[in-house]
Amino acid sequence: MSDATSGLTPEELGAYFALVEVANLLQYAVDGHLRAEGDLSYLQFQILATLTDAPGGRLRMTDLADGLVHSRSGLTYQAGLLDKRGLITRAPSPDDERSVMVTVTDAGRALVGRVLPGHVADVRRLLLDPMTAGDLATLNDVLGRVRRHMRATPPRSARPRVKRKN
Amino acid sequence: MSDATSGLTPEELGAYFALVEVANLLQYAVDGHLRAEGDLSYLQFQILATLTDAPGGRLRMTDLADGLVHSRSGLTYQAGLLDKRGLITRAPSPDDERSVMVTVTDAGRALVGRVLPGHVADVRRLLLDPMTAGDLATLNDVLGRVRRHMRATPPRSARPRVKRKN
DNA sequence: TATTGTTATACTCTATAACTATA
DNA sequence: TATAGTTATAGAGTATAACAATA
Repeated sequence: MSDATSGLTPEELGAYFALVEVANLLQYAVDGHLRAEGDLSYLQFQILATLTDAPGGRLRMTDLADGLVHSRSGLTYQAGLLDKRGLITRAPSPDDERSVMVTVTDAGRALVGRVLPGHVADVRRLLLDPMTAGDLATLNDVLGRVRRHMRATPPRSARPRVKRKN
Repeated sequence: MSDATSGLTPEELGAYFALVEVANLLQYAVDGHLRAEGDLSYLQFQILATLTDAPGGRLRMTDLADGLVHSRSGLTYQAGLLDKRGLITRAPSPDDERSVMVTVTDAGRALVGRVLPGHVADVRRLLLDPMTAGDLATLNDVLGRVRRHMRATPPRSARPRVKRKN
């Protein structure tokens, strides 16, 4: 792909491809483990883990969607699956009757606790083991900066909800 | 997600999450651009670009699949779409009649050439701009090492083709 | 028997738009 | 009128297993 992507130096190209491939391999491996251990997709694990860390284990649908998913209906779909399995509950918010509060159940917390050790082991084995402490610090710094930059540079996520035609 | 992922230090956690989020944001943005400019998914772009750089613009299906896709039928499906659009051709290999040689057509090369400037611009703007030359060198080194490690550490991709039941 | 690739099928996931209800 | 969420629907993509053809 080097010729096809001229316009980037070999070093830029290498960093770009390595980043994409490493992230893909990591997610593929980790996803496989989560499905095998807990019948969870990576997204479902992220949802449960996010709730687990939220105060009271509860978040509004909108706040939960943030960063995890690109469409509202996508989250509704996933929440429906988790709800059906008794891993979360949904109830209208007392504050704002339009909102829905999502809460992890004990079963949900238990499942996260069950798959977590293997998940962490995967991340350590695949991603962290071949790094030195210095590598880790640099990666943390650079990728943290890039992440802030990307969040601030609305790619397409900032796309507002499409208006009705009438 | 910090509590839920204890077992990793904050720095390890930060690097892991930053990596996944950066790669996801980048792919989401880039995929959107490729679809808008050339009606191509990221995977389809990767297939065309890989072929474009191959000697003679040709590769066997099996060699093309390597790294891009996780199942054979997945590549057949994508190749079918690209073939239908006249971006590639498929023909049995003269050497080994079992193999299929995939070749980019002129139209395929033209399309890659058309979407490439925008693609490169996206990568530069989102990923590379906030990096110093030193950052780039380090990232290249570390991620390159991690990639080799991951490729050598069969996660689940090494899963051989399942044997028939009889 | 092993390898290459395709196909049939079933399933998961995603996104758009229309819709309801509340603010 | 704007916001929160659901639903209907349709489409894209994926994976497994069975299959045919060649080595």
